[in-house]
Amino acid sequence: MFEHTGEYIKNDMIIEFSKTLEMFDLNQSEARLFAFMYLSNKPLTLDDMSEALGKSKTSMSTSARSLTELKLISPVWKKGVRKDLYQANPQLFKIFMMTYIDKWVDASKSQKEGLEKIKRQIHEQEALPNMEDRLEEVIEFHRQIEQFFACMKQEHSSLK
Amino acid sequence: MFEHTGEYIKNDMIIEFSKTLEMFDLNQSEARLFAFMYLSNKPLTLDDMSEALGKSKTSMSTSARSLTELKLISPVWKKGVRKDLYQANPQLFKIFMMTYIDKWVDASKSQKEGLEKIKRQIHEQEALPNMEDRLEEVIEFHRQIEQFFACMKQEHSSLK
DNA sequence: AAATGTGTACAGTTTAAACTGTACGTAAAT
DNA sequence: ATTTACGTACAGTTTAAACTGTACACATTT
Repeated sequence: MFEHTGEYIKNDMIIEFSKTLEMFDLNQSEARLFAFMYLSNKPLTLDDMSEALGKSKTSMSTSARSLTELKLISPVWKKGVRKDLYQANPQLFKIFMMTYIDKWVDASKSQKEGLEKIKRQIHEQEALPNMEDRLEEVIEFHRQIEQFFACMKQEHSSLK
Repeated sequence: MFEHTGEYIKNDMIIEFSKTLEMFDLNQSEARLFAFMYLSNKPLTLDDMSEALGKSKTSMSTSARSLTELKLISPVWKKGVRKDLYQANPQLFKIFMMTYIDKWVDASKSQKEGLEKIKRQIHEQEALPNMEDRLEEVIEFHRQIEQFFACMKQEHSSLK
């Protein structure tokens, strides 16, 4: 009976925690899986995950792969166990923030470059002359984003 | 012919700029509409938007409403014009960053509270005792997020 | 008061993402 | 060498989001 209640409570925890994880651009499936794995705090098989979350094994396999690529979980080797085991990485804040900030800096930089290329086009072809100013403002916007997050990163890494 | 080329270039600009806007949690429709409006830099009717983006007027109406609620665009009144007019707000960086940071702080706070409530439940019912530690770590994670973004906000508002 | 123009609620459709079950390749166990 | 167990590619299905067209309410113009 306690066991029963416990299951419900754990499920609530997973749902609540995963909301935050979704803000770091995990999809719902990935977020719930990571939440479950982090709270379980031990190596888990695909079958464990599948049973606990009520999703297919294929789905777990897919999400586990994504989470591994994001370095949020890691494969674990255990002698005598045939099934693949995965465990959530610790240092929640460090890993999530780092990954997140990097994503912003990279994306913003790449989009800024795209816009600068367009700016040159406009200039050369003498098209849309009235739009050059506005475009420059948008590029400046990207510069500020980059700078802001780069600054965040520095601060973050000096903290921990 | 220049006009023709110009249209393509403007379209490229919209697509590139809107990628960045999507990172601020606008959906594609909202992002493209805002990009178009910002680059146009003048009051626009729903018909203008509809024609420029090749989407239905209903769709424009919906997106324009969302953008207004987000305070990213504003209704504009112009004597003698029956149609509703909207114009993109300036100060890109300030508005986007502020809104974005606030969203994080609020969401993180709310989710932290949810988790604290669950923690009390576990304690009272003496269920899942082995999970209390892990839950505490997750709550700590939320504290750090809150603190981090609150700090960012302060820094940001002191800048501009 | 009637007629026209405008924005949006709503139902239905299209489109894309998430998920599942089957089938198969690979590796371990017999 | 054969059998069994496991993970995942792939095709098909379910689910949810985005979009459209019609209809209507409200306001402005005749």
